[in-house]
Amino acid sequence: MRVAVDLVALTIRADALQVLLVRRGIPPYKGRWALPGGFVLEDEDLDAAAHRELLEETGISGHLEQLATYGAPRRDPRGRVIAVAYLALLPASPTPTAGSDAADASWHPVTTPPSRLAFDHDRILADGVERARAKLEYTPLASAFCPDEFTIGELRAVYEAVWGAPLDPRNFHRKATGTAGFVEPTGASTEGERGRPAQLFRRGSATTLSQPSTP
Amino acid sequence: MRVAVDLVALTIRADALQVLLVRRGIPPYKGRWALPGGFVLEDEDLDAAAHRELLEETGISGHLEQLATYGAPRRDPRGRVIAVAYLALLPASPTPTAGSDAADASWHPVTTPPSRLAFDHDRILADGVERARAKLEYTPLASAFCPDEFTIGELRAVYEAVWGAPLDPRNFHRKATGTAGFVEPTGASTEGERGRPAQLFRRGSATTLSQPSTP
DNA sequence: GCAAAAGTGTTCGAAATACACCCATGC
DNA sequence: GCATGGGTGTATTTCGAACACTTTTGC
Repeated sequence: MRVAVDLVALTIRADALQVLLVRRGIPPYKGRWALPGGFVLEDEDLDAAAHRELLEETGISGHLEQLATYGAPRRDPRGRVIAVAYLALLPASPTPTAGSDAADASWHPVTTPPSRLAFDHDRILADGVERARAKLEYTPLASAFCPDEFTIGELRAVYEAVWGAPLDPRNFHRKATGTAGFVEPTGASTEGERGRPAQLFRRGSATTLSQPSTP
Repeated sequence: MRVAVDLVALTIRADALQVLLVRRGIPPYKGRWALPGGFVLEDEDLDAAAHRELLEETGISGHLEQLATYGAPRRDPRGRVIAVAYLALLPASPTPTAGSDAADASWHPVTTPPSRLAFDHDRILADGVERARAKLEYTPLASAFCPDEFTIGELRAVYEAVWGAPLDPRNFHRKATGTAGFVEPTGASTEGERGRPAQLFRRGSATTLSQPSTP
């Protein structure tokens, strides 16, 4: 059996959650869009393979975590391939797919992908989006979509893009700044923007936002 | 590369969260305890392989979900083996490991395993326990540890065993019965137990216990 | 001045907690 | 009767939603 790593690389562009897709230049599924990925090298760790793919496709790094593994016997017509999917959350508009070795790679809103994806990638993408949505609820991971320094407004825009619903700016500000370890003030502020200048923050040290409670 | 399925099978025994371990009869790690598992058959789905292993080891079925995949290059001295770990939650004291094909299989409290486990199974076990603890918070999965019909007291005992903290019986009862889709009354009651007879419930249809909220 | 975005304070209602209290059984 | 666990009622506190209001910029 062969083992591959597939990437669900998400970012926020144009106020929408978007995924990085590559157009396949060779069969099977030639011409169809697919998640970026590749085979794991002999003697290469799974996480390392995912990092390598991410770097090859985007030229940048970001939050990366294992999503799930897909191994239906006939998911790849070439033979038995087990795909270990990874979820990557990247800052808004990194290099727009520079340094890619794929024939054609570009970002697409997750709600309107270009028709059916190759293999079982529709399913993997759906699982990745669901995981991302869920994780914003109980982790400070939204900041993974932001640059190193960001405003509370930018952070709020991430939630609004991922969940598709507007949030109250006042309450959001209080929660974000009031949750220990979520964000840390840098002391600096924005300049030249429209409206009142905003304080800049960087990612905090917390890994979770709430603690156990009985259901 | 070879692909294996490993099982973190958990249950509640003696008011403690316990895991099913097998003692290895052959090298590597001969004599050490390990998670039950085995290689995925050619033309066998991953989920099917996990179900098969669970049935072989315990003779029963229960909640089964994929946990994570472990693929460090040298995690198995025999060669490159990718392990897809599954988490199984089983009703209290099923058959105490009857029908097992392993030389020696038994339940052990997750907090006091018999020394180091084989391979990277300590890590896999820790991840499985963490996942189980987290899932009790936001899913009705606690009932997976109970028999088909159970009392609210039994259900509460699951939470207390998994979290290691006592819960208020009055408030727990209200929450469990008041959460839509968590449990459904059967109409029957216990008999011959100590104290007032308790109503019996079965698993409800809900898959999650709460809905999104801003952090 | 006006629009726009940042940030603060206050109110209201729902939900979680704590705990007093009654119920039904075994012994 | 008494201990034990099941189940209900209620006060208090905490937390989130809603929203009025002030601040500071660009134009």
